[in-house]
Amino acid sequence: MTDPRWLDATEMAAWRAFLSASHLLERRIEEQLKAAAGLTHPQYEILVRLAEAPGRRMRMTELARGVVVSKSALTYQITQLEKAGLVERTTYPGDERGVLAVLTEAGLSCLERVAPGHLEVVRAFLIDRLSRTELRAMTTAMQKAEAVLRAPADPTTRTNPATSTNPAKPTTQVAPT
Amino acid sequence: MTDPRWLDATEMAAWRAFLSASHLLERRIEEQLKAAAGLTHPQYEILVRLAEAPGRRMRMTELARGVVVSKSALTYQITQLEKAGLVERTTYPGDERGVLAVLTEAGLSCLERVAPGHLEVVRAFLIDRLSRTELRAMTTAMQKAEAVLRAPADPTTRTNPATSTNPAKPTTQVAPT
DNA sequence: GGGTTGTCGTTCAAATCTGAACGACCATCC
DNA sequence: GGATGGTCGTTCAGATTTGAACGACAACCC
Repeated sequence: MTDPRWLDATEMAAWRAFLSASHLLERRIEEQLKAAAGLTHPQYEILVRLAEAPGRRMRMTELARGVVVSKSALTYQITQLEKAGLVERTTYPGDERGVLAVLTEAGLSCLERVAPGHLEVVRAFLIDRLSRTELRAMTTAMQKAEAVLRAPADPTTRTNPATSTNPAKPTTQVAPT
Repeated sequence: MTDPRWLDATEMAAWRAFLSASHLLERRIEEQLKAAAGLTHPQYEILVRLAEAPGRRMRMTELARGVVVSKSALTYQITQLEKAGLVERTTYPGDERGVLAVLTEAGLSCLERVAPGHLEVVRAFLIDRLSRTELRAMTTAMQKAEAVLRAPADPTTRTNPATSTNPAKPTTQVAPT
């Protein structure tokens, strides 16, 4: 195992800031949604995806992939949302195994009621803080990452070798985060 | 409550990509750390912070703030790490309430052993995917967000009004995520 | 000094997440 | 037609997280 290319100052700053910001933002969002509507963030994301889907319905597995959550977590959350009357389960016509999660009218109006407050958080702490240039840069950056992360394991897709030289491991820096 | 400024196409793309990428990356990291060392990501972050701290020790509350986790979660994780022999608890000299988490030798060498593999994931799925320009843009973007998110609630710090006009709510778009 | 208020870390109950195991169903191939 | 392997969603046990409540100590004010 060769000595890894440690992160240089810029890379380290990027990674650290990304990590902290995403965690902090997640907390804020969770807090706001809980206070405003008793929803968790995953639950909110489920409602959003369903609202956008044709027929306001989606297969469980597809929905789980979209929201980036395990199948079992989705089963759990759909059950919760069903109890709350925001979502219903239907069998998928043509495949007895399939289950469709369907957004109810109550679910849709709940989403419409909650969205503005959620949006405000997203704007206040992220979107509105960035210039148009920064916004675009972040978009392409995140989209690139998402693409690789969603891509099925492919041996030809390897680490970008175009990145510069290997900085020496700083003595004070033991590990990256 | 006035009609909110909905996200335009660029903003929406930014937010969606950020959300998906951060969730997906989190999953990958968790998976890699678990496989390589039986560590969770929060645990790894704790080790990193401790390794960097003077005396390789930190107050519980400060550590919790650093890794962005609740105090109770930190108590739990430090207990786990203590069981694994990677961390020890010490009382803080001069304040009987205080507790110091101290990285043990075993903890340090564990970190040194695990870091390269972790780094590889961070590089492969994020850092190495970005150009130098994108990297810098993301850094300032994330740092701005982090700054606001860490700032104590301050009524004068409000949403940036410099952002353009209010795009009409798209009919197909019900809510942001 | 003594009271008041605040901070520190822990404990607790409840909610949620994950991966593995499972039963049911589908698709394909002979 | 039936075996075989794959996909679907659920169930389950276990781990982890959170906020609220708590006891202990610190800091301050009169």
